[in-house]
Amino acid sequence: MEIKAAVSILAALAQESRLRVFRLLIRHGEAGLAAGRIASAVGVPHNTLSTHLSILQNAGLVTSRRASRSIIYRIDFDGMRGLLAYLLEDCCRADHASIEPLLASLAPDCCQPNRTGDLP
Amino acid sequence: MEIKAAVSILAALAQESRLRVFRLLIRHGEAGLAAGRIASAVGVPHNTLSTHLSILQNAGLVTSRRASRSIIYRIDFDGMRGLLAYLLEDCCRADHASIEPLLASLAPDCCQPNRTGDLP
DNA sequence: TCCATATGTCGACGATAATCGACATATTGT
DNA sequence: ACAATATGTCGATTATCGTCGACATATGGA
Repeated sequence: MEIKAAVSILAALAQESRLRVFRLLIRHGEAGLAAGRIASAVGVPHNTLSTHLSILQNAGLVTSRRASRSIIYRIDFDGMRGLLAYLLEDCCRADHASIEPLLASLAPDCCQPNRTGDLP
Repeated sequence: MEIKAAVSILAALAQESRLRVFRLLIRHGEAGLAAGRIASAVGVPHNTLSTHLSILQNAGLVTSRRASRSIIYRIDFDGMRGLLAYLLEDCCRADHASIEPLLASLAPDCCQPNRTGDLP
């Protein structure tokens, strides 16, 4: 990963509403959540949230798909894995293999959607 | 960790010069590096770097100590661990124990200072 | 004490980001 | 076709951030 991509991901997460969205979507895993549901969950107007979602999407942290009138957003676990690998890259170079199990455990099926309508 | 603290850490890393400083200091481990050496390594004026270092320090990512005329900065691994734990918290709650080995491997002695005068 | 070195602080400027009203687009049902 | 729902885009305003010159503080040596 290039440093500019890492900065883009970190900047996307460095805002309270967007970090709430990110964590909310992690809890919902593969199922994802409609934009409107996200907006009411984090308490921001729909157009403001739309801007936030496009920033998260451009950073590679979420993906979207249309489902009827709604647009469903869900976490892009590859983006998450990429960021963690980048942050840990220099730290554990002595035994770089030690971070592999963690990154592998970040596979989509490691995350269990549990609650659906909770405020963060 | 509170969300505002996490945002503070992410914002500290969401800037190219500061991310370079962070990665540079990770490579230097416990030994750390003087502010002037960091400034020339990342190529920013000393007063600009001073601002960046204070932002990293306020976020809890680095610590400083004076050594004669120089001030030595080094990574605060606790801050790093805290951020990773926060980012992973919701993701792997199904088997939260799986991230413990990673966080433990982030102990200071896991990092080997190797090069000392390299540009990132 | 005086000077050189090393770093921090202040203030101002330009750049970037966050917010939200108003309008636009897309989908579904009647 | 029309209205309702769901989301995106545009533009303007305000706030925050990054940068750097100028000055201030701290340390060590002559």
